[in-house]
Amino acid sequence: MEHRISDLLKKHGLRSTTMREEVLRTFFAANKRALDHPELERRLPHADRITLYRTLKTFAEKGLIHEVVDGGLATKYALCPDSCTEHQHHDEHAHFHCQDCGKTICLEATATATVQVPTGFRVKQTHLVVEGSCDECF
Amino acid sequence: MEHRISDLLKKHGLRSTTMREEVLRTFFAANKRALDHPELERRLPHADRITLYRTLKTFAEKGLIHEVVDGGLATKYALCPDSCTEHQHHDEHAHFHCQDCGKTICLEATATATVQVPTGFRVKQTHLVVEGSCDECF
DNA sequence: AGGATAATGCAACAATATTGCAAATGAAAA
DNA sequence: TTTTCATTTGCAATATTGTTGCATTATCCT
Repeated sequence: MEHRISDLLKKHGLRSTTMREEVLRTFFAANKRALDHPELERRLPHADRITLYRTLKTFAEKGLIHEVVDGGLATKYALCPDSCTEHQHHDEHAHFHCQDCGKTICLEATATATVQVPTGFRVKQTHLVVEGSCDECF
Repeated sequence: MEHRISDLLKKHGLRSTTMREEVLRTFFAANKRALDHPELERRLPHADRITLYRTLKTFAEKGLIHEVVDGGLATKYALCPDSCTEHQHHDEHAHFHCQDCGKTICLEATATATVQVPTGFRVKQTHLVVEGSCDECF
């Protein structure tokens, strides 16, 4: 497991540090849940806040995690599929945001979305955010 | 025009004040564009920041504008269709977010999105965010 | 016009996020 | 193994975004 973590970092061109390994482990433990800054700080109490910001930014740039838009005030991040790299993100899956507990998870099943954009507009990616109540909130 | 603005406020159960009329005029002038706080402050330089926050919150509660989630740090808002009221929002349209200039607009054409959620999850609403480049950014 | 009620503007504060820089660390070369 | 050097970290300072309390002012109903 430890090997898997540090190998994953190296595979994405990143040095393996204590901070980075712990953040990455936390994301694996979250099991598809998207995590925001306050939650990561709670799970890693000794971690420096600023370093955490920079770690998340770096991870996002290198294709380890992706930003999840769910309307909350703090930015949330979730693990990318293995296939993502620095130059090629494909996070075309939808996200579910629970209006009751605030939890956000990645949905596995691929979403199909068709939308017409005005002339001259070019679509690069679409994000589907599903709002509702999760299984724990009825 | 002035009548239309103040009538619209009254129709939604709001007192007609200078601040509210100016904010509402700004949204009409934006022509489907979603506006965030910094942009509104630039367009209404003499307006008080805090009052502006409260105005936006009130407008959103009364069904005049709706929050637009596009991933930016500051919350964006856009005009609701005429049909929205305090008790009944229907902003099922998609939003387009330009990755180059940051602009966000409401798309008229209704979007169709189907997604499967895990057992026990209940869907109340879906948001479709389309990322790409707008006509002015090629 | 007068009075009840709602909205505003200011101050203070809380939460989220970024930048600069010196010290510590990781990884590769000597 | 030790040296080397760019990268990463941690701290301080600061910027941005958003909220709350309260006295003053404005709106609108009668």
